[in-house]
Amino acid sequence: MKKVTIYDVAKECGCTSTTVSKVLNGKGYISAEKKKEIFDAVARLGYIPSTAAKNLATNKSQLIGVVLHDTLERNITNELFSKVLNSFRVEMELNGYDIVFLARKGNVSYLQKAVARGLEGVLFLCADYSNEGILELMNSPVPNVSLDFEGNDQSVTTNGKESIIELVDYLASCGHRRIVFIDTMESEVAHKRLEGFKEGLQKNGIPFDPRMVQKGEYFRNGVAEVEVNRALDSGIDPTVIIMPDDYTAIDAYRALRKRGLKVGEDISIVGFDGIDLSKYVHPSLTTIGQNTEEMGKAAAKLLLDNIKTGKKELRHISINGEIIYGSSVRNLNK
Amino acid sequence: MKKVTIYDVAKECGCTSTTVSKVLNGKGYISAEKKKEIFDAVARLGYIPSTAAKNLATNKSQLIGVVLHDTLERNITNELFSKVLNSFRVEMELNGYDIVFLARKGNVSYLQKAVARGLEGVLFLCADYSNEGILELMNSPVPNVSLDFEGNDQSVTTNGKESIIELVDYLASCGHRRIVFIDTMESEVAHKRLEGFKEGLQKNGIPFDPRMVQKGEYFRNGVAEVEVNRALDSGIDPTVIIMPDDYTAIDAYRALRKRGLKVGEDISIVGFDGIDLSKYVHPSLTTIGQNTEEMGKAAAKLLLDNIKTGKKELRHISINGEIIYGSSVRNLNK
DNA sequence: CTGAAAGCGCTAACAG
DNA sequence: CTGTTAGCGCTTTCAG
Repeated sequence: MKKVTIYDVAKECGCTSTTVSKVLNGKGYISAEKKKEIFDAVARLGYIPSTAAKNLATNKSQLIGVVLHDTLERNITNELFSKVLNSFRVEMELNGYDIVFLARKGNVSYLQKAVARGLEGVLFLCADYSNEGILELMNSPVPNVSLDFEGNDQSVTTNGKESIIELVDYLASCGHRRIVFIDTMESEVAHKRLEGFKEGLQKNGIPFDPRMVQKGEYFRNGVAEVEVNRALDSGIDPTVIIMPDDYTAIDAYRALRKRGLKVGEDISIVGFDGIDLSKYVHPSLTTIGQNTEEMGKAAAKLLLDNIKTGKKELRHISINGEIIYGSSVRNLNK
Repeated sequence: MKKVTIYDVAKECGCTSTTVSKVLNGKGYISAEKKKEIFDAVARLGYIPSTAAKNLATNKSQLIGVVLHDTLERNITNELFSKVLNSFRVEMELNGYDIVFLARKGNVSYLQKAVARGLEGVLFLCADYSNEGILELMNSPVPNVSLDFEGNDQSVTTNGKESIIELVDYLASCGHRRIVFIDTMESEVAHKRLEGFKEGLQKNGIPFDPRMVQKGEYFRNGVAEVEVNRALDSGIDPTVIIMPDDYTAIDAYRALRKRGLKVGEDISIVGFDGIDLSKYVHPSLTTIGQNTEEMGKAAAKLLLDNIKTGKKELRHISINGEIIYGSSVRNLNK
């Protein structure tokens, strides 16, 4: 079957491609009859406009790129990111954009790829911001938004500070005073969380003990055990450990079990993210749920706005997290 | 900064766009000096070829579409699919293709979207094959591959039958004879698994009792409890239940705990998929791991092959699953 | 309200 | 080894 073009439609209707184009794009004034005639012909002929041609003519691709380039290589296999991406995608599609992954290929930089494809915007879903290629694209004129990274002018993040303050409030209300906080790599996000931790302690009259903050990492096979053991063996005798994410938290259960400790009884554990399984494990995990739905939507809106206005104002959107109360935190008052 | 085109490069080198095009695409014979001159100019000018123009001229988009349209709306948030997609993506990118999600938009059909974008191939990662739009695209001339659905001429699936036979062998070796198999919706995949179950029983001299096969669903909030309770309350007194996926299996732990039963002791549970967390829950889940890495790669290769040859032979690729031995199955012989 | 004409940036015969 | 000449299919002034 030969491809039907705008000319075929035009011929069928005894007019030119100009008219067809106008009708299809709702531009200019065309008589009602002509419009109907054209729409009919389009349907009859099964005409489908070629985006490639349209792109070339308008210099718009209707394409948004997503960068996946985290050091851990977990990217969309991390439930958090896949959920945000999903919500972002839906919102973008509602606005007529398609989502394409920005490939990381040998000698071609991200920026080059983006320009080549004519991407109208880019989402850094998970990126290593120490990477030159990432930074180049971020600082280029291509509109872009970052998730969970405030180093970018445009970003969407969970309100980590407030969330942790709330969490400490809760822990304090349960009688916890020896709280270990696992602090991850240098990043604004981690920093904010730590700030929240300190502020939360102060707010609740708990003196800050630097030994209670221990360096750690996001989930990777084996880290949880190291983190947990160090916390328990450092002589600070914590009653609760705040892990940096749910996977690590759930893996911590295992490490604790190995030591003969019962989570939620002998020791309390808190996670971060709110992945599905946090509800199903035993004991169910107390964690800070990130509002992935809102985050994705907000990122999309922010990006759409940038694309439309062409401006790149400084805009950090902060979405509230929500404590999900499981049974991994013991109430010491009872 | 104005966009630099192939003509700018040509002018810079005192030749025509043809020559530049040939050099950049490695076609025809061009003198070494000219080549060098052109490459230098490209670098100096920062020339980036426009894919839109290229697409229009060659009628190739270098784009592969991915369809996400499952009834449960879990799509990439399901670890299984995100892993397969990731592997598929990497393989495709290695071959110069980019991955774009096929949007589901109001009045435009999937096929139309695919044609409009000039997609060279499509992967049905998770799709509802009772949907007309899905079937239309599947049966169109657009090369396409399905994951876990043998109704398509081109598919990649885990060898469910063999895997389940192996599993039954294992369960039998552990002394289990009253095995409940949760059977999911009508589908070739489910059917094959069931076949494997029956064959496995026979192989191990366990008479088949139809009551042992119970209809169920893939993961959705609440189904696990229903399935588990029904299995335990139907008077067949199973020693092990084979759940259709890991999420459901892990959620089953909860339902069993509610009834005061200990998984791996009072009752055994098996999952399917091999998600990360299956190792970290307690007891660690015995499950059939799907080789997501291989599946994604195989799907990509199959599709690439179809694109190249233009043929659509019947090809069902079956990837072996692997039993992951956890502690959720009790050895009754001990 | 409709059309003519030019152009988006690249590729691909076919010559030479 | 390099250039000429047409397009690919759509949009967009500018006329009429």
